[in-house]
Amino acid sequence: MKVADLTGLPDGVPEHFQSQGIEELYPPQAEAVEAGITDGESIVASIPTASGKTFIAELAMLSSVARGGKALYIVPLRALASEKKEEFEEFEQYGVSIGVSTGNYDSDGDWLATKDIIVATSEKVDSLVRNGAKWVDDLSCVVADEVHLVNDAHRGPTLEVTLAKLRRVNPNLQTVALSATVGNADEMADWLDATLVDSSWRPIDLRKGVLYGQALHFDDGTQQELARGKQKETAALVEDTLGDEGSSLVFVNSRRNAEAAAKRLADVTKNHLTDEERSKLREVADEIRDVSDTETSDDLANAVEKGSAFHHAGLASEHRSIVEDVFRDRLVKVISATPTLAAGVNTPSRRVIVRDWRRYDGDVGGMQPLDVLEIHQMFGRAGRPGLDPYGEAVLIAKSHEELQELFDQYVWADPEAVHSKLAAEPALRTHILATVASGFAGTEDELLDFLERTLYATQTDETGRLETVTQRVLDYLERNGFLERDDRLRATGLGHRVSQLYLDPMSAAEIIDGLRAAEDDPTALGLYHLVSRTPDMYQLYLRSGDRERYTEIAYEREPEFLGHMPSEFEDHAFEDWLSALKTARLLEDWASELDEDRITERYAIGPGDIRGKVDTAEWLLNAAERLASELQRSDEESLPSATTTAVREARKRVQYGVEEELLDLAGVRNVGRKRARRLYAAGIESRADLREADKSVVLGALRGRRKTTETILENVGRKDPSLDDVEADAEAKATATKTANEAAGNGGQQSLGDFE
DNA sequence: CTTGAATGCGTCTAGACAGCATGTC
DNA sequence: CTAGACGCATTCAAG
Repeated sequence: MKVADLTGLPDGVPEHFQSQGIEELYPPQAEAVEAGITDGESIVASIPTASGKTFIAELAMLSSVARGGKALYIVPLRALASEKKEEFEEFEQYGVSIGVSTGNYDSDGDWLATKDIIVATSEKVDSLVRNGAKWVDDLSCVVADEVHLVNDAHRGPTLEVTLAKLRRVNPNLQTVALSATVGNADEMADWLDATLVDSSWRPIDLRKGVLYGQALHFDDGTQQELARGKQKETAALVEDTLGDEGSSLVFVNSRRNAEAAAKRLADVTKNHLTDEERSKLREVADEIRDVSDTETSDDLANAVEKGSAFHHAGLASEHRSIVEDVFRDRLVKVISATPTLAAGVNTPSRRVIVRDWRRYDGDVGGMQPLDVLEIHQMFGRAGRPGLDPYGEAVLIAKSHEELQELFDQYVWADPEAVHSKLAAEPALRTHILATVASGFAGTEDELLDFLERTLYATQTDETGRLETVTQRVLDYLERNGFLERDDRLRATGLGHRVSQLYLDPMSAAEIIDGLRAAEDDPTALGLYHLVSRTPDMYQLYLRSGDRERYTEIAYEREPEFLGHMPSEFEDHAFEDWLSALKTARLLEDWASELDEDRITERYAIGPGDIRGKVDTAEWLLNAAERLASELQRSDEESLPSATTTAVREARKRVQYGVEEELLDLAGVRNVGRKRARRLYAAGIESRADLREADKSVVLGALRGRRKTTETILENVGRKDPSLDDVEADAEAKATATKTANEAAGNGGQQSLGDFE
């Protein structure tokens, strides 16, 4: 089938595809068209990565828009939302407008209502539905990307319930589900009343193989000899690819392994760089060092300089995108990565090397083999369409038996079936409350009727399981005052609040208990601990020595904690409580202006983890603040207003990462924790001071940076921000430098002594 | 005495969505 | 109850 034969698309779009060199549809795309994708028919496409899924989605969405409709594209990750948005913006020239909505990149509801195609994460869509976004009713087409994630215990149920809700609101909704190849795509098609397009066709060849010793065995029966002397397997494979001007992606099972591998592989790649590449890489390395002043950042820069990089979730998001970009530009020749990269933005590579195919799993207490699906996702990164003649995916075997085992287990094996995880209590807790609160169900029968529309219901034979868990969850929600239950189901004011705030009801209950237990002014640490022990904050790992360390802090600061502290003998509860204390201490350090590199060192985490923790804390403290005012509205024994004030202040302190006295200054645009501290040290203690102060002092405090100083003065609303004829005040400058140096060692008085 | 390979032992373990109101160094 | 790579320290042999 030719692109020119496509009908029903906006004017100019078929020609646009042709100008991109797309003449002929790929077989699975043609199959989708035959199944009526451009006529509003629902499709489940279960096809390999990089075999033209996006094009199928575009056909559905654009034809739907051409008929006057509105389309929604659901992604699993925020990073993918911006990637897709950029891809779809190509069509703006044909009058199709694009909007994005994720937690951190938001456009308000009314603005989204005017867009033809909206890209959003599944949680954001769920939240928009809960909050009654009106444009949801106007949707004519929804595309769910990576729909096999319904298998994920934590986030799968959200996708499942969201699709069920969207289809309930609009029974004629065209549903397009894009999935990796899975064992039971037919069940998903069944669930969504869609036609199944199931294909293993790929636009470029993928050769799969296993390396054992010197021999690389491929699935087509061929073998390649790999000269490798004393070189490790991975290094030899990377070197071999480089000989063919190709790049490699190495998947390993831990962050530490990723960093160690990148360091070792740098010794291989450094010999394959041109002078031009070397100098460009030096610039990139400087850029990396600028992102953050931490060891991770340094290690990454050192590797990148030599043409190697690592990639994992402990990196700052800027680090991640730099690494991805520079790999796509072929400057960096190899990335050693944890599985983040397999699920994330598009980073294709000539050769994919899966070094570790087992991963530690605390629940079983040992190494567990990865799912076939997961390994295939990694394999799918091999081969760049249009650039590589073929892609290669290689596993590494350490014994002859393993060689055969890996072929059977991963090369020849079909991926597993995906199974809905909706019947788990934590998932139902949040979705049942939301379903009732946003009016999808007014009685228990209606609730069960709604749950019948989910994948779970179509998959299970076990009758009654859903009913039983539903009853337990309803009891829980009623007991905690989120629902009222007689012959009907009704969300209370508090219940509505919790649903809108997108909180796990259990988190909300914990926060409410804590706030009620707070007698007078709660401290920041007390509040940080409160939000850190909710299920919405994921726990830091307690390392050796941590148990004793934090037990000691727990007793020292016992009066600050809100609510009951479990006894040391309730082993599990106490460990969790301590782990939350560790998180709380991290937040306290951050809000006490301790330097980033000290924090990463002290808690053995990456710069990206700090950001993650701080963001979550900010979100939960905001929720706590709203819950406090909701309680004040509805409660008999209303909370003291000092509590709300304390929560707000604790939130602002983590938000800016500063002590209380800097809150005013840190709110000024372009003034962060460091600059605020320097200004304060120079005697400028508030925005008012900043508007009045001697310009030379301000300039000195900002260490003589004229452009920055002007911008800041402008942002604070100073009438005449110009710095002409102003020289930096020497004393202020000296103080600023001194403050900077001290800050490196001191993160607020109360933090000292506990560790050193 | 130096260097470096071999061996032993303790340590630690992937990922990442959401609210709200505006913007780091 | 279950594993295994890394990194540091110690040991041992060659030069």
